[in-house]
Amino acid sequence: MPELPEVETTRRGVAPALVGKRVVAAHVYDRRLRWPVPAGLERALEGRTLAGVDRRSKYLLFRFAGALATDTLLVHLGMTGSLRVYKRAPARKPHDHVDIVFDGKLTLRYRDPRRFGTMLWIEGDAATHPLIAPLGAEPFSTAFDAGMLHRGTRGRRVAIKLALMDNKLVVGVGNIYANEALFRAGIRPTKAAGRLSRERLAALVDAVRSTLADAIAAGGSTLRDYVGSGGDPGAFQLGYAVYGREGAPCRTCGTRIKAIRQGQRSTYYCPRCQT
DNA sequence: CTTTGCACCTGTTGGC
DNA sequence: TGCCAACAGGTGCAAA
Repeated sequence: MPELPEVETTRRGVAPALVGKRVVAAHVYDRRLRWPVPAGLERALEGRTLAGVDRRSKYLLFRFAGALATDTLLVHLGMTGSLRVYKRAPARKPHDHVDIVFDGKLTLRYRDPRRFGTMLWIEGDAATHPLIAPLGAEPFSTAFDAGMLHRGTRGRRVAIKLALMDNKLVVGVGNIYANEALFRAGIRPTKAAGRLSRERLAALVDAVRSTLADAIAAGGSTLRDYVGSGGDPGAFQLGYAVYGREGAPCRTCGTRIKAIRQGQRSTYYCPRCQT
């Protein structure tokens, strides 16, 4: 999936076109996502007006205000999901699984080749939903700071990269940006999280924020399957410092970038700059 | 409790 | 050129 910058870019692309619009119809062509798309989703959506689009971690929360309560369409893009808005939807292509048609035939289309994504309907308070409630700090919130990381990692021997990708601690840091942020902070991904000083964790907090912010500013990474919600391919101009650069010279010191595996995911780092 | 590894699924890539 | 194994943005869950 898109990582957090792509999700945020999608939110910003999709929301302005749809907020305030009423759902005319919803079509689910394939319910087999990570969890089945609920059978009653079409009927639940019909006639409802979109009040706003929020993001929590990599979940998009489409808010539908009602007379009694606000209900939420919860969407996660998984690894390969994408959302696009069409003024007039073209013919459906393979892997286009859901269409939500608003006033004026404006269509929100969900596509996801690998179907690792999620589309659920939550009645009432979404914050208490089992997928949302356990989530850790938002990287741009004040809750995410060195003290919190320090407390959350004491006595833990997990590698800092895996801790960074642990959603119960901090959300929204996927494989690419975990690699990039650790490079910016000069921290070796294999370092035991519980042994890092508060100062180094503070540097990591800054690095995570700046890495994500740069990517959001650039409109999200260029991903094979990602298409910006407006239809333009995401153009992440800021090249990766380490991700995918095994054997290539470090942009800072020229040392060859190393690749290892941690938790079945690829890790890249500079053996000289990252200690 | 923490940590590890698997599972879900399809498409692309790289090596032989 | 063709085939096939390995790998790819995520993350819940079971097992150790």
